[in-house]
Amino acid sequence: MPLRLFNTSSRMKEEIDVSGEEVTIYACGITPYSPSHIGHARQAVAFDTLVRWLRFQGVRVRYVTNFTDISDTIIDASKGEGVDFLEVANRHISDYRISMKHLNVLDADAYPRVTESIDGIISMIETLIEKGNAYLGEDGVYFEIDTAPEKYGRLTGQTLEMVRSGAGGRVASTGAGKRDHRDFALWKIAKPGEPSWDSPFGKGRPGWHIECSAMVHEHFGRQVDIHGGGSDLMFPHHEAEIFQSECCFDVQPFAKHWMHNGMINVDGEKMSKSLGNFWTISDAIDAVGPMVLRYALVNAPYRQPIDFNQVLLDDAEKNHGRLIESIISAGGIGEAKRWDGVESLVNAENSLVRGMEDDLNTRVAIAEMQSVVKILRQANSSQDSLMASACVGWLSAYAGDVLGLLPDEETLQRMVGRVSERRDEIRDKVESLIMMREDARAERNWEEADKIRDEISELGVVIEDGDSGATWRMKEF
RNA sequence: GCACGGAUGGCAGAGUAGCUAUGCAAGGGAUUGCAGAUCCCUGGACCCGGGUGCAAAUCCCGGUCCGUGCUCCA
Repeated sequence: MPLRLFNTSSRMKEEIDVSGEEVTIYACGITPYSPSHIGHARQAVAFDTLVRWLRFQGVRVRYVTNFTDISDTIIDASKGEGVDFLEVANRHISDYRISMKHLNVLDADAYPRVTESIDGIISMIETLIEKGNAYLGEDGVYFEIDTAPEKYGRLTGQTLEMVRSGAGGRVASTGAGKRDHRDFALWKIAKPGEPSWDSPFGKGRPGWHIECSAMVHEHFGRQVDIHGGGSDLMFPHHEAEIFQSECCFDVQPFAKHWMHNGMINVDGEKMSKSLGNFWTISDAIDAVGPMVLRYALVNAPYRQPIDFNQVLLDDAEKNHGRLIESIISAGGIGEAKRWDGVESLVNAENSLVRGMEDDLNTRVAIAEMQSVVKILRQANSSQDSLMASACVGWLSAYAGDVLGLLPDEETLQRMVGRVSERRDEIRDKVESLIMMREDARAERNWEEADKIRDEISELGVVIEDGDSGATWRMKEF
């Protein structure tokens, strides 16, 4: 069964056509003017989930995401710091890439940058001017909305008239070079001291929207299968792209499928710098670690808004901890086996696949994963190593390959090694302490027993009083 | 104001007509002390008002509330 994905354009779930040679995916990436925030992480994880799922199903995918490495915000930041704008951009791009690695976001096949795509941008603008869709104003080149009014509202359902009236009257009057306030900039003439590139329309820099049209074209040609980004980009950014690409290359639709991920709120409010409730990716990783952050992000389906708060993180931490702990107790991924014929695991698999095929419902996937973790813990405690290794195999595939929630195998094995090494080191000591504690308990000397328990706890060991005496395991891994 | 999306148990969050979602929290039990950990069990929900159906959280109509967007700004 192929993937059915919600298409913003039709507002329906539609099957992704995987019959071609490969599926092409383009996601609008970040503008690197400040440290990346968890909203960026969510966008990246959402598209990573899409890419992972298709590849897991054996579909060839080519995935491209960009960096908008020139913008007013970057120029402002560079002025503030007194450094070159590229230094600002490069620093944040590099931080972003490191964070993505920690979050198990697979590398894209290409990371085009605006500053490296100027030729393609200029040539598109030239074509749009030749075709009469764009005009040169006094401070830049603008796309003229009235040349393609039928393209209005493809994603947001707004009509030309609605936007003409303009945001309930909040929009200021038409800017300097524009004929109509709904027209948007393709090229901005540089002010003195601003970074600029030569062009037939004067020295300047690209407008915000044209870059993505140009980069999609450079990597995928006239059409892309799936295009998207955060839902805040639907208007005006993605609608502007539709105007530019479809008019420039005489193609329709420019993107066969539009995918948009939901936003993140913090404690019920919109996340913003002015409210002081801003979480950078680094903040979140420092607080709970990258895998727990990813867990929190895939715990909700990608289109749902997420309310980011302490409860969410605690929940994610607890559940993700159980996942890792159960795998380590079973000896790590090295012990993995197939699970064919194990009915409970096959059922969990079927349900997960059905969920993922239905618009990447990672919430259902997590629920099934949790049920397998439960089975694994039971298998661990009853020493059923066959069942345990089947569960580990299942988790390696679905929690690992599909959801990206497991550290790489080497790291995991190192954890297993560290735990078992430490366990061997303190085994004799712990077991003699446990015996002493049992003696104390038999004499009902609770004070002594509790003292010994504290001592054991200090070694990083958890005691579990069970019906066949006390067992113990390592607390940390 | 307009557009799009949403409203499910204490919380997060699935489910689109009849069948346990899942996890956390809560309650009960087991583990012959307490705490913890572990295991077993349980209760509890479908924003409001109408309508269609044998049957509605699920479909239709109306309302309320919330989120996002509404231009040169992710």
